[in-house]
Amino acid sequence: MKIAEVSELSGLSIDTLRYYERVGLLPPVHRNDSGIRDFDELDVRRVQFIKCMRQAGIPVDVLTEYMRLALIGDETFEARKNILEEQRDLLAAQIAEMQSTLDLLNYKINFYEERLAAVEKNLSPMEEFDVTTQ
Amino acid sequence: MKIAEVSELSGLSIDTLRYYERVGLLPPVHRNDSGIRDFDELDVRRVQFIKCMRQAGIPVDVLTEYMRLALIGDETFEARKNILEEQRDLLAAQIAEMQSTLDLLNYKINFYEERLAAVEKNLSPMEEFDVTTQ
DNA sequence: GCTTGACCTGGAGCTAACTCCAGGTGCTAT
DNA sequence: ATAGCACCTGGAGTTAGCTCCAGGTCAAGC
Repeated sequence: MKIAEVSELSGLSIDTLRYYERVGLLPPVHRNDSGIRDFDELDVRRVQFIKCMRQAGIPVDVLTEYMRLALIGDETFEARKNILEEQRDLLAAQIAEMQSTLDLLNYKINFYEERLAAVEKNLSPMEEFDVTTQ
Repeated sequence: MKIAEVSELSGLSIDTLRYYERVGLLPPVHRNDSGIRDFDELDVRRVQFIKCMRQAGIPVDVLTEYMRLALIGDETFEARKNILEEQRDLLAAQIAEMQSTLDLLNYKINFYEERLAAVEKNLSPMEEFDVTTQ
């Protein structure tokens, strides 16, 4: 599979795919006689995995290290598991934080709605930058 | 309240606070006769609000626009509400995506655990970059 | 056999969001 | 009165993660 197809399929730009290979996040992809990349099924699955992790904000260098270990073999299982656990914990914390910000946003939006309604009825104004509800 | 205290209190660096004022995210803070910033209660609440939104990944320029509107007055209510709604929707989508990545991470960690156990019993290996469980 | 389009490379450029620095001012305690 | 510390400014530097570019190769269609 050529790079354009993988790009199409994954939603990552061609440049990004090449960049990932350059920095070692994607192991060297097999080339044909003209030097053109030919992604196999495993490569594509790796791309999809990377895309997923990147979207969640896991840094490239962490994933690169993970990939480096994965290529070594079974003796790096424990190390890889540790990386994933660490990232999972970070991610969980981030989700919790974002969830509480989401709640705050909803609270504020609701406040705006009420206040817009109140304005029509000429009621008293309320406070703007109230974050006490976090 | 001086900038060091606000920094301490908010967890944002002094440089970041000054940067926020520079780019208009934080409206000009009152200065004493020597030109030194003296944050009042409203400033501090704004800082806390900004910190919360920034942690959730809402861009500085979006927040700057929001702040600009907030300073104009009540006639920008609708516009501000629209900004918040848009950011809320983006945030909700991001959280959902991260949650599914979190699930995948847990699945993989679990897989590692089982495989580590299996290795001790000499069972057959399984596939590495499986994202089909998304 | 020439043009076109997809691919290649190394390296430069870009954006967001800080972060740091040099050089300067002004309380405050010795 | 002077040393030290917190503050100030404008501007430069940094980091992550791409993104773009110039210049080149190659296979296919007209």
